[in-house]
Amino acid sequence: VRKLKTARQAEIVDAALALAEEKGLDALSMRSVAGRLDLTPMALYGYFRSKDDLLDGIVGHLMTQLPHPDPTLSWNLQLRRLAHGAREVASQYPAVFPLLFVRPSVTPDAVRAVDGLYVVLLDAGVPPVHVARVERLVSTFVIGFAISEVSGRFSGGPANPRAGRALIGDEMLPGHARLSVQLGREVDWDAEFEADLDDLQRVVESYLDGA
Amino acid sequence: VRKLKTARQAEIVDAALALAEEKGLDALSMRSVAGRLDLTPMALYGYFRSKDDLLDGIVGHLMTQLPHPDPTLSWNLQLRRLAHGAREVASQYPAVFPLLFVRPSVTPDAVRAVDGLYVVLLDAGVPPVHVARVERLVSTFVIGFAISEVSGRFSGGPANPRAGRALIGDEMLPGHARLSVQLGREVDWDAEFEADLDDLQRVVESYLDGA
DNA sequence: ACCTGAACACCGTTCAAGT
DNA sequence: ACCTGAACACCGTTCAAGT
Repeated sequence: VRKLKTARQAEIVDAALALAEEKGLDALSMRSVAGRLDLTPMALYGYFRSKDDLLDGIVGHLMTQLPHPDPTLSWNLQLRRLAHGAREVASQYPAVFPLLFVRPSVTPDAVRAVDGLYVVLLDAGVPPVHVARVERLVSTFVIGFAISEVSGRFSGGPANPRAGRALIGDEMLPGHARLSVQLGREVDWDAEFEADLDDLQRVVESYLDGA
Repeated sequence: VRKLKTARQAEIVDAALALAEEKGLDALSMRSVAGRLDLTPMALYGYFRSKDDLLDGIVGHLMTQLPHPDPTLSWNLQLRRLAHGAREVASQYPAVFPLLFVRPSVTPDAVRAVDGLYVVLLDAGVPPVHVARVERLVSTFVIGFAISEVSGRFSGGPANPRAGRALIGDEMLPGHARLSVQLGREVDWDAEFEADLDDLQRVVESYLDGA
């Protein structure tokens, strides 16, 4: 009987996820989710104790979508695969992905994802004292990058910001002025993410065979 | 007349900020903010076009609280001062700080903060082609760390997670098992942040005198 | 076991009006 | 110029009841 219950839970999470991506996170309400399943709002409370609980269910589902570890790959390929996976999940679910940073997520799925990174770093040869910190360093940056991308923190919202934006009153800000040539170019976000991963890789390498 | 208007705007932002930190972000409503100022909800709409607009005002105020650049310091001290400043703002306003990652923030205050980092990196000797990307790398990590800390992503919410938490069914997850000794220790978050800044500093240094 | 209905105490926002 | 009042179309959630 337990299985039917979790099956229905998954249906509800799917409906909520679809609704949030179609109409935005603000349009996600107990009432709208219930409506999409032809249910009364109160029916959902048999499966989730509150709306926050449902949001945690969504976050859990996102963790599930991350790639599984593949021990046949080298540690830096594994790390890159995980990072790319997170970024892909973000681009697939841009409306709800930012919840990853705001809801603690100590669900089994979240712990499992962290554990995967622990294993990669340990197998790479990172001394155990540093593993948990480096895991937080890497995951914080990767999730932060993915959220920044989908939430518009990087590109400045819907409208594409031109270099001329950086004015205070009449005069240009000094840093923006000195970078006017570079800031005028389009950013290749795939390439930027790759370069960032190179930097992260070097950080990890700096901890190898040091102890 | 313009000055009175912005003065009242600041009052409203202050009230909203105080209310959010006292009672939580969920308790922040146009009605509750208005009530705290002995106003009708509708009075706020003379100063902010919508609740989202008010939230942007809050984010702008947070940017304002960041330390100003001090050109007499070395580039890595400047970078560290900015990073510490961001983390302090987060600990001062834990309820609203996560908005920094979710609201695009192309306000003048936000651009000014980015510009400060541009100047630090340029003066450090980072080649102009890399400056914008490295700025995003650094700011993404620093803000991400600060949010993770205050939102409980690192510590697993209110309850302190013990090592024994990492169970799937009956068996321990492999990475957690191999790190059981280290995961049992308390984390010194100040020290962790410092170590992360050391890593970031090395990343920045790797771009110096390369071109 | 699973769902519905009515009710409570809230929301953001529009439109009109007051001084 | 600045604010209020009433109204509209929503919320999450509790409690009781239905089958």
